[in-house]
Amino acid sequence: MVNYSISEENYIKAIYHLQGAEGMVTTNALSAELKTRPASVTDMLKKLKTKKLLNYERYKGFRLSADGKRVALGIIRRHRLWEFFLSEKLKFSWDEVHEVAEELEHVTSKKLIDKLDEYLGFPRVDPHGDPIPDQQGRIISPEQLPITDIPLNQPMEVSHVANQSAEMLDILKHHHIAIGTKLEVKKKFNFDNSLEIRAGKHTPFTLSESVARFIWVRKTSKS
Amino acid sequence: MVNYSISEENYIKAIYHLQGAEGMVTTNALSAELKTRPASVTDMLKKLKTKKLLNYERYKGFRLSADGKRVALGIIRRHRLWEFFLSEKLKFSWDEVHEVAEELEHVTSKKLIDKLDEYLGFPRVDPHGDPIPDQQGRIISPEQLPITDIPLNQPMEVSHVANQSAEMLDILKHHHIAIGTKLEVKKKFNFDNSLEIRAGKHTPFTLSESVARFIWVRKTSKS
DNA sequence: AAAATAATTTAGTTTTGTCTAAATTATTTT
DNA sequence: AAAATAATTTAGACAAAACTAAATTATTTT
Repeated sequence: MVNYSISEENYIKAIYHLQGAEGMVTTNALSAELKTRPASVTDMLKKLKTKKLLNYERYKGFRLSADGKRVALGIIRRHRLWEFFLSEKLKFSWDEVHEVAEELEHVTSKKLIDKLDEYLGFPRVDPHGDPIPDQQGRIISPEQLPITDIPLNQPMEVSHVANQSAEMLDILKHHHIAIGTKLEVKKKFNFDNSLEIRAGKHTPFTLSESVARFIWVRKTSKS
Repeated sequence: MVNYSISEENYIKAIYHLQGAEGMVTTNALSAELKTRPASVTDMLKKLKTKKLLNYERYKGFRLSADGKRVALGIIRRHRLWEFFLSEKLKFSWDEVHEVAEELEHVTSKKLIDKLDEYLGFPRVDPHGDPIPDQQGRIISPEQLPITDIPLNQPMEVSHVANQSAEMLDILKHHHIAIGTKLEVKKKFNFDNSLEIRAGKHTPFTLSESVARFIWVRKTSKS
C-alpha cells in the first residue's frame, strides 16, 4: 500500500468528485475546483499519470484509473468517517464538520480508520447523507432523488442535501429539515416549480425550486 | 493565533522535550532527536528565531521563548489528547498510540481539540502517565519519582513509564504493571540495585535497576 | 598557547508543489 | 476554412525543507 502526499490526495479526491459515470474531466474544471492555476494542475496530472492513478493524454482530458478510484474511495472513507465522528460524538454542527474532516482525512493509518469505523458502529452514511465506503471501497447507496422529482403525497425521508452552505443550513433549520426527516410533497406550482411540503407534524411550507433541487430523499423505511 | 508548518511544529516539540528547566539545547542534540542533518537544523533555527519562538545566537545554543513554549504546550496537548482517545475509545494498545498521535497532533482546529477534551472528560494524564496541558497550557503534574528512589514499604501507584518500547511493554505486561497499579518496594539489593516489588496481591518479583528506573510512581491517593 | 578535534554554520543543490508568461493545440465564430 | 478565442501545456522561477561539502568557530588535548 503506497502513500500519497496531501497534495496528491487532494487532487485525486477532487477528480473523483468531478468525474461522473462517464465523460472526461478538464484541466480548467480541476483548476477551478482546487483553486490552483491550470499550469500547476498540468504538472500534477503528469505525476499522477506516471503513478498510474490517471488515464491522461495531453489536451484530451482525463479520468481516474481503477487504482486511482480505489485510492479516492479510501480518502472519501476517511473523510466521511471523521465527519460522522465529529457530528455524532463531538457534537459539531452540520456545517462545521467538512472543514475539519478535510485535515483529518490525510492521516492514513489503516488501523486507525478501521478501529474508528468499528467504534462508530459501521455507519453507512455521513451527516450529509453521503454514503461511507467500506474497507473494500464498496458503496451501498439506496436509490435517492431530489424532491423536485418525486410524486405527490408519497411518504419519503431526507437522505442527502447536495449543498452544504451556511445559507442552505439556515433554511433547513428554519423548516426543521435534517437527514432522516419524514416529508411529503403536497403540491407543485407549475408557475415557478415551487413545492408545498409537509414535514412531520409541522405546518406545511413552500420551497423554491432552487432550494428544493438540493434536497434528496428516498422511500421511507417505515412511514 | 498563527499557524505553523508540520516541520516547524516537529522542531518546536523536539526542542521542548530536550530543554530542561535550564541549560541550552545544542544543534547536534536536536539533529539527533529529529534525525535531520545539523545543517538543516541550523536553517530552521534561523527561521524560528525570526518568528520569535526561539532565543538563539549562532554557535551558542538555544531555548524556546515564552511564545515558543506556549506553542509547544499546544502541540503536546493535542498529542496527548489523541493518545488518550486512541487508547481509551479505540482500544489501541499502549505502544501503538504514539505513532498515530504524531500525525493527528498536526490538525490544528482549536474547536476540535477543545471538544475532544470535553468528550474525553478532561483527562489529566495520557496513557503513558504524562500530564495533558489544559486550554491555557497549564500542566498539573503531581510529584512523582522513579521507584528506584522511594522508601521501602510505602504504598505508591504507577504514574508514568519513561520508556515506551515494545520490550518494556512486554516486561510490564508480564508483571501486571500498568498506569495506576498499586505497589510497594519490599527490599533493595545493594549488590546490583535491583528491587523486590509487591504489586497488588500478586507474588512479589524482582526488577533490575535498568528496568526500575523507568517506572515512576506517586503517593497513592487512597491506599 | 598552539594543535587537534568537535560542533556549527555557510554555500550551493535537490525535490515538491506552486506561480507567471509564453507557446501550443483545440474549438468556435464569421 | 480562416480567424479569433479558449483551453492547455511548456519553460523558467520561487519558497520550503531537506541534503552534501566546505568553511568557520568552539572546545579539548598535548
